[in-house]
Amino acid sequence: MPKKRVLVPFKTGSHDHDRCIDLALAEAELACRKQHLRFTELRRRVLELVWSRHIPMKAYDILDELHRDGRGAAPPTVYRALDFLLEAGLVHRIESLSAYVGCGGPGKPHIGQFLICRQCNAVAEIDAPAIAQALTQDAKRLGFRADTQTIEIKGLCSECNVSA
Amino acid sequence: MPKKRVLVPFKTGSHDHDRCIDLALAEAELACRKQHLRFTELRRRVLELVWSRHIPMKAYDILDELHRDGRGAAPPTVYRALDFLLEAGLVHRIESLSAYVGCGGPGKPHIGQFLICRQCNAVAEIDAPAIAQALTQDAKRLGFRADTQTIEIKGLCSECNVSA
DNA sequence: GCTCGATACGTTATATTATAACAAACATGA
DNA sequence: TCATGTTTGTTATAATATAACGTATCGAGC
Repeated sequence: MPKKRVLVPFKTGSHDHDRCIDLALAEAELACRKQHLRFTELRRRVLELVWSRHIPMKAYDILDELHRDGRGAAPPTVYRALDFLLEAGLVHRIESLSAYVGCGGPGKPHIGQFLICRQCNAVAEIDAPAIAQALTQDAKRLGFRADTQTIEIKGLCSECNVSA
Repeated sequence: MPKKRVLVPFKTGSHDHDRCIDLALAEAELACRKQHLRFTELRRRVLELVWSRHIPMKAYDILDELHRDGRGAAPPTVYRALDFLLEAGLVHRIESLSAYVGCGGPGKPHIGQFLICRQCNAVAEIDAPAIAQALTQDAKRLGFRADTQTIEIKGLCSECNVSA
């Protein structure tokens, strides 16, 4: 039986989200220290905003929040911070939404596999290495050397399924 | 052993691409007739442009080509045609590139699974139903009802692998 | 502590991708 | 042929992203 993990579950209901964010920030801090990356105030704040809900966050939404913070900021500020966080493996980009979510397993290398609810926009991140390997293997048979995978699944999460 | 098919192979080398296009257009014509959809001159031309190379085509590139045709056209013209072709299952959108490729198996329902070469930009479409099912199944275990999947793999195609 | 080089951030401008809204042209069946 | 819905044209603008260049800040080595 293949290993399978849920890196970030759906969390649309109430949960201690402050703790959720604190955890992510602490992990990020640690990960950056290990890799000698500079986890600046701005980057920290952007990551915090990305984690602010379990819903993909758009670059310009982040920009608005920074303005609300009273910080002058233009698009490059946000995109640079996001690029850093992506590079550092602290966030993932959801291609089909042009939006960003916190990574549930920073440190452990993995490809992002996402379940995205059409209705409430919540996103869960799963880790099914067997599937990633199968894809890489299929590609290899065609002489293709895979290096990154984008896997995004849209549908209805359990909560929305019930109420639909 | 799972079924596995290559719907559109890499075709960066020389092949009879005119025939390739003609085939796609003929299939499209047929598919539209069957579904009582109007395969207008514009839609036909846009599909032809999407198929013009085995490389994802951007909306604004298509727009430029239409202008080169001498046809006055604005963005909505292109996006509407692309929307129609997407709906009709004649093209796929590559989310990670904001670009469009011809669908290799119109008619037969399938999800698009793509191999995208970083170097030459060529795209191959494969069909690995076992993988699609495995993902749907994994999602189901979390109470998630999947309806569409986006699977895009970036790497190096065999030709670029050699020359790299 | 000071200097230098590299990294991060600010700022302005602009490129790229996509849609809203409404009018004109066209197709198709009653 | 008329009524109706669909397609296309047109103008304007929204949403997403990057280029280019200057200033500030950090941190290693002296």
